[in-house]
This record gives sequence, C-alpha cells and structure tokens, in this order.
Amino acid sequence: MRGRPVTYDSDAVVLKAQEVFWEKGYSATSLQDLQTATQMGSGSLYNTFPGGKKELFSKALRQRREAFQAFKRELKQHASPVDLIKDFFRSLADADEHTHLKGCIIANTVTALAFVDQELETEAVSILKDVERMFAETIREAQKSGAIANPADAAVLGRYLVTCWNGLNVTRRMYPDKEKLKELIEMQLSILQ
Amino acid sequence: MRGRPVTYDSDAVVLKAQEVFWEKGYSATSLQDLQTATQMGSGSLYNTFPGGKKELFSKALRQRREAFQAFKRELKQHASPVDLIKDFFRSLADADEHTHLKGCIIANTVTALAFVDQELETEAVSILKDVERMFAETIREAQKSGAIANPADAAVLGRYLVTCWNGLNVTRRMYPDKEKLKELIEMQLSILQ
DNA sequence: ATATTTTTGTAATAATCATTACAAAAATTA
DNA sequence: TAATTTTTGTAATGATTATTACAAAAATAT
Repeated sequence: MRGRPVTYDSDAVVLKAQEVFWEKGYSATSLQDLQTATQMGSGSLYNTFPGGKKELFSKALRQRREAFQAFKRELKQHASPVDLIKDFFRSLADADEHTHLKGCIIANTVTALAFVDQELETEAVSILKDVERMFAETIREAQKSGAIANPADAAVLGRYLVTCWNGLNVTRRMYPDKEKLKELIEMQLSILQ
Repeated sequence: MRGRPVTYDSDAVVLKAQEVFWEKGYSATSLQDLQTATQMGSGSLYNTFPGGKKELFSKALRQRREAFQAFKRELKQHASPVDLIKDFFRSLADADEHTHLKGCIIANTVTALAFVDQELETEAVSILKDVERMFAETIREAQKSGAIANPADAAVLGRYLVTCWNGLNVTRRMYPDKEKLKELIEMQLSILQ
C-alpha cells in the first residue's frame, strides 16, 4: 500500500533552500527562513530531511557539485576547453549586482564554517578541489596542443585559476561593476600567456 | 565624583571579541561566546558596549583597520615599498595551520554579511578598498622608479593584488601547505614581474 | 467502503538567543 | 565616614531557535 503521495519535489525544495543558504549562509539561515522559502511546514520538512538544517545544507552543496559536473561534461565535448574556461571567467563580469553580491556558495562555505561545522567545510573544500583538478587537466591538455604557452606546472596553474575564482568572488562584491571586473579578469588570464 | 573605575581594558576586550568573530563569524558567534572569551558578564558588556554584539563587531573591524594603517605607515618609511608588499604576500605561506583556517576577517565579513547586515559589510568593503588603494599607490611609485616593469594601469594592478589576497584567503584553507602556497604566490606576483 | 500507509499542518517543547533590570560592590570625593 | 557615582554580577526577560509529537488529511490497495 502506497499511502499519501509526496506533494513536494525534493530537488526543487533543496534548490529553494540553496538560494537562502547562498545569500545568508548556514549560520544566519533559520529554519523559519527555510520553511518560508520552501513553503513547507516543519512536519514535512523533518519528514523529508530528518537531518534538519544540516542535511538540507549538505544536499544544497551536493546540488552545486552536480551543477559543476554538468559544466565539466560540457567542457569535455568542447572543441577548445581552455576557451570555455576563459569564457567562464569573462562572463562573470556580465552578471547582475545581486549575483555579484551572492558570490560563490562553495567559497562562502569554506570561509564561514571552518570553526563552525568541519564536515560541511570539508565537503565544500572537496568541491573546490574538484574544480581545481578540472582546471589543471584542461591546462595540461592545452599545453600539449600549444593552446597555452606558459610552461609552468599545470597543477600550479590550476591552483592559480581556483585562486583567481576565489578572489573574484570577494572583489566582485567590492565592485559589482562590469568594466572593472573585465579589466581584472583579463589581467588574471594573461598569465596563461 | 568618579565612581567605581573600570576593570576591563576596552581595547583588550575588543581584541578578545575579535578573535572569536574571526573564527566563527558574526552570525555564529553568540553573546555567550563573547562573555566567555572576554570574561565579562552581560552587565559589564552592555554597560561598555551599549550596542551589544553589533557594536563589538564594528569595533573589532575598526581594530583591524588600525592594524592595517600601521602597516601602511611602515610601508611609507620603507626603502622599497614594493618589496615589503611582496614580503607580505610571501610570508603568508609561512603561517601555521590555524592562521590559514582563519583567513582574513575582513574578507570573511564581506562574503558573509551582504544579505545579513549591510552596514557591517559596507564597513568591511571600505577597509579592503583602503588596502587596494595602498597597493595601487605603491605600484604607481614603483612604476615611476622602474621597480615594476609592467606598464598596466596601477589602479588595475592594485585591484589585481587585493584579488590575489582575497583568493589566497580561501585557497590557504584548501591547502594550509607552505610549499603549495609558495608556488602559488610566486605565480601571482610574477605579473608585476 | 474499509484498512493501511504516508504526508501534512499545528501545537508543543526545551534550549538558546540577545537584551534588560537591578541590587550589591567598589571606587572617589567631600 | 558619608554621599555619590559607576561598574559589576545575577537573575529575569521575552523572543527566537531547532526539533518533536501527534492527530487530521489524503492517497492506495484490498
């Protein structure tokens, strides 16, 4: 016997929760905030996510990891993966102010939770390392093909690019300004040659 | 008539509060945390800081701004200011793990409070802009003297350096590792050449 | 239609939150 | 020493926190 079917789409609920977490961060987000955003009562919420706030946040992180993995698949099919990565950085400048102020939920988590929740922080760090690895592998290939002239260790260049990403996600909040960010990003990318 | 004299040194109390805020951030720090760290009861705490938690955090930010201004004075007296800035970046790699995990309280604040407390976020942004201006002015002088060969706009190079700083403060938490950070910082600084 | 199963909404819980009230304590000055 | 002033510690406040308990509702399967 099946019983009453669920009315909430779990993925959609996690997405709504993710939006709140992205803006306010883990600590400043209350269960009330999450109930309002997801339109769920506490009954349904704890029935769906017995781990409460932490489970929801963890699922939100996982959702972001999947979004990143989708980009990685796109990258593999692309004729010039390095150019796609460059475009990824360049298109950041075109975002609207609200998007700039949000920054990156993964980097936000790394900076906020080291002394608050180690598990969640470690999960976020592991995602950033995935991104870094993707950068490094793409650069390694591009060095072979000659698309990148800089002969430095691809691992270091990959780490350099995540660091650019991490830095941009603070600086874009200081200057949610297309022109300033464009200049900055070109300077960052110039190192690849 | 003078009344009972204060037993707490306000600056020392703000410093203690700053340490807690630096680790846990504004939202995750409770008044209980602050009382424990400062060894003050709520009576004394609210008597000294009528604005409560927010006033304490604001004073902690101001204290960091003053620490930065001290560095700026040192910079002005230095024979080669650019080298002092490069040393500042390079010495970051030598920090202990705990220091790496803490990152920069100003950048932490910018990333955490945009949608939680605008006033505090704006205050933090203004400090980062001060740092950026200091970088830019130093670079401008160094370009005149020939200490820096890169002819790019000093304002953009200054913005590039704060972005390096912001990025390092995330990446150092992924890798609280001296060697990895050293390589990374040299790559970042190579742009000045 | 009735039994069964699961979700849902509401109310209750207990803990913690930031803040206030206030009397006792500790100093100074007259 | 007595009056005055300010700090201090404790207790109380009311709000909000995350979480649980539970009955009503809604579906399916018999």
